[in-house]
Amino acid sequence: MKYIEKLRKSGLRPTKQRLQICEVLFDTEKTFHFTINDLVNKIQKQLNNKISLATVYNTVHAFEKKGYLKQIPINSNQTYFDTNISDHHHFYDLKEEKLIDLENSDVGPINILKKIEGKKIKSIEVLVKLED
Amino acid sequence: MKYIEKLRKSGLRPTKQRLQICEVLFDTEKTFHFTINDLVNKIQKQLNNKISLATVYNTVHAFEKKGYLKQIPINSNQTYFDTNISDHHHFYDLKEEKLIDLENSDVGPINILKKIEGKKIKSIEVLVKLED
DNA sequence: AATCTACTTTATAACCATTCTAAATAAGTG
DNA sequence: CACTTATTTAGAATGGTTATAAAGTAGATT
Repeated sequence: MKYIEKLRKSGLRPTKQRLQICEVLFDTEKTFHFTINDLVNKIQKQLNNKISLATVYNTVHAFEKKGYLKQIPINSNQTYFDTNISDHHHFYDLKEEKLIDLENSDVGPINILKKIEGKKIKSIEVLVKLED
Repeated sequence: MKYIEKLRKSGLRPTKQRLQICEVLFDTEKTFHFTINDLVNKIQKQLNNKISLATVYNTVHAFEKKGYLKQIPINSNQTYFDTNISDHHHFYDLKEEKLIDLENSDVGPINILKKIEGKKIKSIEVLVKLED
């Protein structure tokens, strides 16, 4: 399994649950956005197999900390994650409540002119809200 | 009271509670960011007066819907609001967990090249995360 | 000014995503 | 295999937010 090494390198034991979650998250042609609830459903449907909710939370947070997932800053009652960890942005369709990727190349270069003493920029995230 | 007209125009009855919340939110030299909890505390301290939590939620949402407040898209367990309703952006200091305004003029013009059929852009919000 | 109606406030309960807990299980190591 | 430490798990706890339904208030009408 290709994920065993990946996990070991990050200091995460390659458990059955983590490997299964890797499959669901990363064995896809396209990247995607999801909530924890989405993921739990996807696991059940795709693997016909239940992983404890707490484990899904733990794993997603562990993966995020290791940089395998990104959290998407958006106001919602649920937290959205993205398997696309490249430097990119999002459209948010307010009506459909759906996120759409916006590649870096689709947004001109962003130049932050203001500086904050003693702080450096970790990330720049653009959210473009869409209406009809 | 200057807020009576403002509220009436929006179709909101100028109740005692709403007027008091207006004072706390808008009778300030500078705009500011707050959570509902922040606002409840501010009301108690500033007006020495308790407004029911449900009313604070209702009022903030009503004001947001009318465009007197903006919600700040950020991943947090609490929702952040902004009394600065001008077109602007935010720094988020990850260590201090504090928001800092980033005026539109401090961010170069943002040009979204990708178009989504049948949708138009309602807003563009930039979140710049800061680390030490 | 009394009356009426729709809106608003309120305390409290309900909701629900997320986190915590502590016991059982599994992984890695010698 | 034995041992240590990490992980999984079900269920409880937490906490921000929303729903409920009863009491109160604003504004219009008479």
